[in-house]
This record gives sequence, structure tokens and C-alpha cells, in this order.
Amino acid sequence: MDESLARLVVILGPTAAGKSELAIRLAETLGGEVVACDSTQVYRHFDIGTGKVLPAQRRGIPHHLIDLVEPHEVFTAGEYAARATQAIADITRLGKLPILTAGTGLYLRALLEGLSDAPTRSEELRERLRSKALAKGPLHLHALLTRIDPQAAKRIAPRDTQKVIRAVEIRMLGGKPVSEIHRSGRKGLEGYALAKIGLLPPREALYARINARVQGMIASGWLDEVRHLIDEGVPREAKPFQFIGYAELRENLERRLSLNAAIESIQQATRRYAKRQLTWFRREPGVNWLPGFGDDPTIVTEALRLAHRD
RNA sequence: GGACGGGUGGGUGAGUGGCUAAAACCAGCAGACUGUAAAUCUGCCGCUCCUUGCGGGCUACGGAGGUUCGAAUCCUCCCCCGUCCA
Repeated sequence: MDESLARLVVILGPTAAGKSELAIRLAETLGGEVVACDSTQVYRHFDIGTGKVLPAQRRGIPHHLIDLVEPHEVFTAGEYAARATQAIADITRLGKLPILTAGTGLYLRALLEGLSDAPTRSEELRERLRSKALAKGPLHLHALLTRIDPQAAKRIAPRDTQKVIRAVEIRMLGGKPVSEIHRSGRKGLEGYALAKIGLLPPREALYARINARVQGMIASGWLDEVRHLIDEGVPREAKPFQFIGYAELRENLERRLSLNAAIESIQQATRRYAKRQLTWFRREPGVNWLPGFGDDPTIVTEALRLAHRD
């Protein structure tokens, strides 16, 4: 492999597979720093439920791209890509090895492959479209998209209002059909030799670990965290309150849901999330899949070998 | 011992003679996804066969019989569960 390229290790896999732990181990032995690729960990104050590695557990390894914005702010894949590119360059310049822990497929793709030059989201336009969808039904918006951008409409399910709105937005703000914009420039990350390591524990074991992890989060004060967020006035519409668990626990605090029911529902949502992550990552090219958890010694050994090989 | 109510596919549960392999929901599986992505959305979901078709066969609504051209649905007996009375 090209000696002039800087190395970049990417650890990807479903939630609870042990990405963070593996990243720290690799960082310790290879002289690296961790860069999170996780859409939820960029939010400050939402710590336990998002599975952040807290400073005390980082064993001196710097962690980047965590706690970037306040709960009421909107964060986007494009912004992530820009900041991650910067962080990776900075780490490399210091002579350290950047190690990405990727749970959010879209963010990883935005970073590695880049995004097309499409307009960023416009809250005003979205508000208009959303109320229209509410008044006339989700299919109405799709019909509108079919009129202004038939190609894009064909690729989006009529009821997928979120994606329909995005397509309409691109078409209206960008002045060109979505397909045309997507065909144009897409600048990905360049200049790095990638080592992609995928964690793929057996499904049953993964689910068991997810269940246990949710219990563990509760035991370590997740409810207090949520109570505190509410007391601090974080509005219920704030984006991070959509993350798995936060809505359920708020309901529990409002006495509308028993703790057991909340826990079960969180475990279930997390299992489904893990499945969606696996579906996404399966298509990721060039991944070296390891059949176990990131804290398993044999997996660590394998991962070290893969991280070295370039 | 008596009186009711009930036993349906992995779960909850609708169906009360043919349009029913059996609604709906959940779980599960598979998939899509270029700025909300821990989001949003789609498909499959008894077994099996093939020429993959609104295709064929088999099995299925507690058990065993019966009525009927036809039964998850009606009748008989039995088993189990719940509530109430003794």
C-alpha cells in the first residue's frame, strides 16, 4: 500500500458490539485517538443513553466529535463530515492514528464518500411542507414531488414523508432535480489508507448484551439524567429527546409508563436499531468482519493485526 | 359438586357455516435510505412443490366423534383455564 498515505482505522458495527472498548485498546497500543461517528453523541448533556464513553473511562485517550452542540440545535450529516475531516487531519498531523468508531451509517458515508452539493435544510420550507402533509395527507406531498421531480418520486415510498420533504426541498431550493444534483460532485475523504473493521457478534448474543446494557444504563443513573434534562428546561421537541430511551424515560417520570414497561420498550427499540445498523453496514465496501464483540481478546488481536496491515 | 365465561398461528386477539392459511397489532426476518439517520420508510412472516402463478399439495383454530355439498364457526362427549355459587 502507498506509504505516503496516512492511516485511518474505522471500527463499525451495531450498538453494544463493543466498538468503543476496541477503539480504546487499539489507541493504547497504536498511539491513536478516537473519533466518534455517532449522530447522538454530538449532543451535550445526553450522556448515559447515548452510550458515551465518559472522560473517566477513556484511559487518557482523547475522544473527538462528542458534545458538539446543545440539545435544541440541529446537527446534520454534512456538518459532521466537515468536522470529522478536520479532526482526522489534526490527529494525523500530530503523528497519531485516528480511529473512527462508527455507529451512524449515514455519517460515515457522508465522511468517506462525501455528500452532493445539495442545499442544506430549510426549517421554514419544511414547516410549510409538513403542515401541508398534515392537512392533506402524506400522499399529497408525494404527488407534488411526482410533478416537480418524477425521477426522485419514483425512488421514494409515498408514505416516507421525511424523505419526500427532503427531495422537494432539494428540488425547490436547488432548482434542479435531485438525481441531477446527486450525479454532480461528491468529494469524499482522500489521502488515507483505510482499515475497516466490522464487529459482527452472533445475533442472539448481541441482543442479550443490548438487554443487559439497557439495564446497566438505568442502574448507573439514566433516569436522573433525564430528570435533570427536564428540570433544566430541555423542551420535549428537542432532537435528542427522540433518541432511543429518552422519550420512554420521560414518560416514566411523568408517571405515564411503568419503569419495567419503559425498559422493555427501550430494549426492543435498541434491538431493532441494531438490526437497521447491520442492514446498512452490510453494504459498506471493504469491511473486514470479525465475528465477535470488541472486548473479546481474540477479536482485539485480530483487529490489531488488521489495523497494522497497510 | 353447581352456574356462567373462555381455550384461535411465536404472543396479544378478531372472526361465530362458504369470500378464511384465518383481520389487526406485537415480536421475528429481510430490505431501502446523499444534511432529522438512535430518524423515516418498504416487503415477508404455517409447511411444502414447481412451469413463481391473484399456482398446486399438505397441515392448522384444546381433544375425539358427529351434522353438512362445505365447520374455527352448529351438535355430543371429554380435557384444561377463569370468575361466581356451594
